[in-house]
Amino acid sequence: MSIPQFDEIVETNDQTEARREHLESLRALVGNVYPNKFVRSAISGADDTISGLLRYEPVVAIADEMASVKAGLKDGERPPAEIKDALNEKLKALGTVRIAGRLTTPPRGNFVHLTDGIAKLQIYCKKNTFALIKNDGEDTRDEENAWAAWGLIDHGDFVGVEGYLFVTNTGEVSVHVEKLQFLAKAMLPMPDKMHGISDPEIRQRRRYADLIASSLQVEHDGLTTREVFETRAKVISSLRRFLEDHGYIEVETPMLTPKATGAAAKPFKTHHNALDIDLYARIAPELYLKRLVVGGFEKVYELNRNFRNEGISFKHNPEFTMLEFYCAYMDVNGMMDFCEEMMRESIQRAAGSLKVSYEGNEIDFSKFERIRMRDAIRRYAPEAEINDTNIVELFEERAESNLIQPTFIVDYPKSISPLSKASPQNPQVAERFELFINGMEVANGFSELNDPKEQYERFVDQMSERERGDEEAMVLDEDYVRALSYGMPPAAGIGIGIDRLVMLLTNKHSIRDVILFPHLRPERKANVAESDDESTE
RNA sequence: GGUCCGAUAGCUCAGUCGGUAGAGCAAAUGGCUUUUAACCAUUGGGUCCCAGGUUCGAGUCCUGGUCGGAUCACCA
Repeated sequence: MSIPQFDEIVETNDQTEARREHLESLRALVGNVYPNKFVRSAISGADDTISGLLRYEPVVAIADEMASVKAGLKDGERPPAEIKDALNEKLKALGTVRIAGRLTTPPRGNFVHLTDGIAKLQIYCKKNTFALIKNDGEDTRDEENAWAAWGLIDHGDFVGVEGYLFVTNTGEVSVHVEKLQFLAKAMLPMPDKMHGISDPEIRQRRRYADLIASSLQVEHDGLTTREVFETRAKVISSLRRFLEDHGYIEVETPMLTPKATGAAAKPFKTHHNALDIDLYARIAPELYLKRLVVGGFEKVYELNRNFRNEGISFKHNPEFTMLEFYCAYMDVNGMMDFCEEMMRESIQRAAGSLKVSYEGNEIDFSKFERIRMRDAIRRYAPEAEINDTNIVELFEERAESNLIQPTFIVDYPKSISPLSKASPQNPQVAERFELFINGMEVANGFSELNDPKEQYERFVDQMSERERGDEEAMVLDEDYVRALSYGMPPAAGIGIGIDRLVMLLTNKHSIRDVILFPHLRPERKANVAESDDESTE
C-alpha cells in the first residue's frame, strides 16, 4: 500500500502556491509560523477565558450607542465627528485589548475582520503604527518588517493582535492594532463568501470548511451551519437539564451487544477477536434501560447513538441520536404529558419560541393533539375499511404524512408492539403512542410490559415472525426475560429521535444537515490512477 | 434498485441555432490606505466529468459509463 504524498491530500494550484510562498516569507520574518499560544484578554489584565469582545458589556454599551446614532442617519451618511470622538474617549479608557482569530475578510487595505469563535470584530492596521511580534520565544518586537508581514497574511490565516478600541468614521467598533502576531496558516483558500459551499457532498464531507463558510457568509437563508449545530447543542442540553431537574439519572449502556434487540431493525455486525464472538452495534438501549428499572433506578435516561443497517434517506442516517428514558409507576398517558411538557420547555429554550416555521408550515408546539390510530385514518381516509390486518398500513399510507402539527397517535396494535403492555380495556391494543410532527415519527413510547411470562411469549411470537422471513422481527433476549422475573415496577418509557427534532427546529429538510459528520460513501480519488483493487466484478 | 435533473476556471455560475471558452468572486503585480459582500488598473488561470459516435467542425447532438442531487419503495 502506498502512502499518499502531502500534495495529493492537500490540493495545489496557483492560489495554494501563493499561500505557501507567503508562508515561507513569513517564516523568515517571524520565525515559528505555528507558535504554541497567544494569551487573549478582552480587556487589559483579564484572563484568557474572555473572548467575544463585542459581547463585553462596556463595549456592547458603546456599540449600542453608536447603533442608535446610526439608525437616525440616511444611507451613506456618517455619524457626527463629535459623537464619534466622545465614544472614542470612552473606548480608549478601556485600555489595551488582546484578541485572536481567523481573518474572515481578504487582507486588502488596512481593515480586516477577525472572528474569534463568538463574534466578528474589525481590526485596523496602519503602516508605521504597529509592530510585528516575532515568534522566537522572546516576543521580540520588529518595527521594520511589520508592514511587510501584514502583506503576507492571507484570507483565513490566524493572527493575534494587541491594540486599543475605537470607532471608525462609519461607526464600527474596531481594534487599532499596535502589535501583530502571526498564529497559524490557512494553506487552502477560504470558501466563497457569498454562496458558501454549494455542493452538499463537500459541505458534509468537509464540515470544517462548511463551518468556516458559515462564519464568512455575508447573506444566508435561515440558520448558518454553525447556528444549526448551536441549536442542536441547546436542545440537547435543555432536554438533559429538564430530565435532571425531574430526578432522572443519566446512564450508559452497551453499544456493542451480543444481541440486537429492543427495536425492529437490521443491525450492524462485528466481531470480537479475543472472545471470538459476534457482536452487534445496538439498535436500541431499551432492554438495558429496563434492566436498570428492575435494579431500582426509577428514572433513567440515556442520550446517545443507535445504529441501524438500513437505507439512507433525508430522514434516516445509519447512526442517529436517540433520547430514551423510563419512569417507574408511570403509564403511557403520564408519559405523553411529561413528553409534552419537556418538549415545550426545551424548544422554548433552544428556539426561543413554541412556534417554528418548517418548510412553509408553522408548527405550534404549544398544543399536542392525541388521536387514536383508527380515528386518524378515518379523518384522512373516511372511505377506508379498517381491519386488524390493514390498520397500520392504512395509517402509514393515508394518515401519517398529514400529521403536521404535533400529534400523539395512540392505540397501536399489540402485534407490532412486543415490548408494550396491552390496554386494560382492549387486549388487542397496546398502550403505546407515537409522536408525529410534519409527517415524521419523532417519538415512540409505551407502558412497559413487565410480566416476564407474557414477554417471553411475545418474544416467541417475534421469533416465529423471524422464521417466516421478517428480518426485523425481534430476537429473544433470555437475560431480559430473567431480569423481568426479578420484578419490574409498572413503568413507562419513550424514545425521542433527536436528529429529527433538530431538523424541525432548524428548518432543515435533510437529517444530514443536522449531523456534523453524516454517513457518506468513501471519498473517491479525482484521478483514479490505474486502480489496483476495483476490478473484482 | 426505478424515475427525473445535474457535472464548464480555486469558488458561484452563464454559454443562444453545432462555428475562436465567458462573467463575478478568489489569486498575482502595481496604486490607494477610516473600509462595510464587491476601492482602481493590469495579468495569469480550462482534460468543458470519462469513453466512443455523428459532423468539415461538438461545451452544445447521440450512445454507454462515472459521480452527485431530488424523488419513490424499505426503515426511526
